[in-house]
Amino acid sequence: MKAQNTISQMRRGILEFCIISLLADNEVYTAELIDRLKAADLLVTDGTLYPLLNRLQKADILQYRFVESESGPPRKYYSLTEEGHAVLKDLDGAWQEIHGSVEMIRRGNDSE
Amino acid sequence: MKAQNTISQMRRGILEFCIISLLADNEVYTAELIDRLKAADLLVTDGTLYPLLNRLQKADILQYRFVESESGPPRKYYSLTEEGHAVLKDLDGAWQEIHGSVEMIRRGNDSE
DNA sequence: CAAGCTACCTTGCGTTACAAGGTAGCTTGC
DNA sequence: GCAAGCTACCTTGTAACGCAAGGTAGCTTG
Repeated sequence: MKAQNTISQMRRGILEFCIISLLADNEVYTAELIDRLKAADLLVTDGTLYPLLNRLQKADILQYRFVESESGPPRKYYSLTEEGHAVLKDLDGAWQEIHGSVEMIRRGNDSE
Repeated sequence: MKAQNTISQMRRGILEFCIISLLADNEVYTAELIDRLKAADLLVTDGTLYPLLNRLQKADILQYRFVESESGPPRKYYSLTEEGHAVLKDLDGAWQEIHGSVEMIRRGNDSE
């Protein structure tokens, strides 16, 4: 299907936003995040997420701490930094603007 | 501002969708399209749009015809092919799904 | 203590937006 | 009637990013 490529692009664009949103009020470890994003069809593979998290962490948007697991290797639990919360606020505003633009464009042409 | 990069990604993701939407019911020529997209903050430069339009045209989603202008060089007026209309329908559905996912994620963490 | 699972990470590749620079038709002023 | 300038379209080089595939290491289980 030819739309598939474009649809992937749309998903990709909001991936970071969704990750940051998911971490807004909870500490979440990576594999859990992967499951949730995959369930929402926003992520394809874990090889995408790990570099992304590292990037956001280096940008001082995320922080993590290692937590020992009861059954398996230790896990990185991520949460937002103070700056991360500020970024989330910006992203939230941007999302609403973009959403508005898209709806305007969609309506503008459906009406006829 | 650190959110800027992520915001650009979001815009980028929906750029193709918006272009296809804008052409849904109208023949539009390129420079006009550029103005409208720039006005909605969805496009930065025309060097982005031209290759994109060519790609969509090769994918048989768009078609164009040259129209002589009353004041200047001839213009390429774009419109959707039959397949383009089908793609638009898919994209529209995908957009609504994505919109739903994002809202769920946003709410899920604001609540409380 | 070996086999297998879970969790995290790296490398190579292809695609794409963006900035900068370029070509060519058409009009306007002299 | 031609030079200057505008409009419209296009190309090239660069950097960023997602994705597929492959890899490392801790921990449990038999």
